[in-house]
Amino acid sequence: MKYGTILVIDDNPAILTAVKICLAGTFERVVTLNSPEKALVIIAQENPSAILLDMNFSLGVNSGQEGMMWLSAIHRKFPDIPIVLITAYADVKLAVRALKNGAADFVTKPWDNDELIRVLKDAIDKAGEIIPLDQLESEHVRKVLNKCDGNMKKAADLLGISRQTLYNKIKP
Amino acid sequence: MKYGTILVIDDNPAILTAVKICLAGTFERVVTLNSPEKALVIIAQENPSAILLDMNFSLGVNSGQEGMMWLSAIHRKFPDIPIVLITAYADVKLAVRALKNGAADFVTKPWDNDELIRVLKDAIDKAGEIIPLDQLESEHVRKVLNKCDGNMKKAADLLGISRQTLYNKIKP
DNA sequence: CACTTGTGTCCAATTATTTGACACTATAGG
DNA sequence: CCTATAGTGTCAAATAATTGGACACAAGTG
Repeated sequence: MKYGTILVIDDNPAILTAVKICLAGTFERVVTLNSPEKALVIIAQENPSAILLDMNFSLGVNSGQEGMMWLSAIHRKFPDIPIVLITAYADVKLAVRALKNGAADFVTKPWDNDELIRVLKDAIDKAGEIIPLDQLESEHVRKVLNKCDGNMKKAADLLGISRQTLYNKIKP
Repeated sequence: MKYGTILVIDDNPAILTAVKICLAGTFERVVTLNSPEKALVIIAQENPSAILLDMNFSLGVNSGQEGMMWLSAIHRKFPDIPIVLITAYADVKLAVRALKNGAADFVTKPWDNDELIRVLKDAIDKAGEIIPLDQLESEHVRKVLNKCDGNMKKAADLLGISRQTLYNKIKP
């Protein structure tokens, strides 16, 4: 039970119930919402480890636009909470756009319970990984240096440090 | 013509020709390969700004496994070059897996020429963005501090710096 | 050739970081 | 209630890193 709270947002009560049962064994607490309107408030209150978000809320509109909007809004306000999208009207373009907008994963209805649990666990585990500051730094330095084809001056400039400091960061 | 070289890998010669024509106006140089076997060598030689990679090479196998394998291999060796996947047998699971494996984007055949160009330009622009070191640092610090619920000692520990240094990094 | 740009390398002055310490506040367990 | 335990905020002195400037030198360009 190390996975804390999860927030599930879907306008179909039957699905909320089903998901709740499915996830009850993995999460300490399963909070459900039948509309994303109050999502931002609830998230601030509950501080969930992850969010499972349906993509369609307006009846008859299956474009996923609304889910995408909420994804962006939630992700902007809580960039550290992984958001997994779920939809019955899956299409490749939508999935790609969702992932590029910050979604941690994308699941299609009907879902497989084990897969859903695995996906959510994965998302949380990944979001929880913490990199030491110096490792982050040296990786970034190497990347920028690569992009500058080894031009130390330009790389140092882009990194916002002096050329000599860049030397130091590479030597060891 | 600021987009340099692009490498296109597809086993269908007709598609290579079509893509070449489509991209000739945007890229200084369009290099084509009809098999991914030599991709790693060619990439090292050409240092392309981006790679457009087909997902299916074995005749009759449309699972995309082979493309996924090559995506991983190329991405591991050249993590700074954006790889855009293209496939005729699109499915959501495959697209999601590809993006999570490091693909910059995912396009389906038949493609729209303008969209393909836009996607490639986007991928290159995004890969070219360079973040100053101190900005990267402060973002990461904030994120870790968040995850530790404000526990300075633990955050400093995870970041690999002293508690006092963490104070300094937050103050300004 | 002159001119520009970048490279290594050094130095002294300035900043950051670390280590250790201190008094203080919570909080759980006996 | 008392006492470990863990964290906070702050300070100071020693140490390490960063800066800005300088220099001679290499490569590329008009």
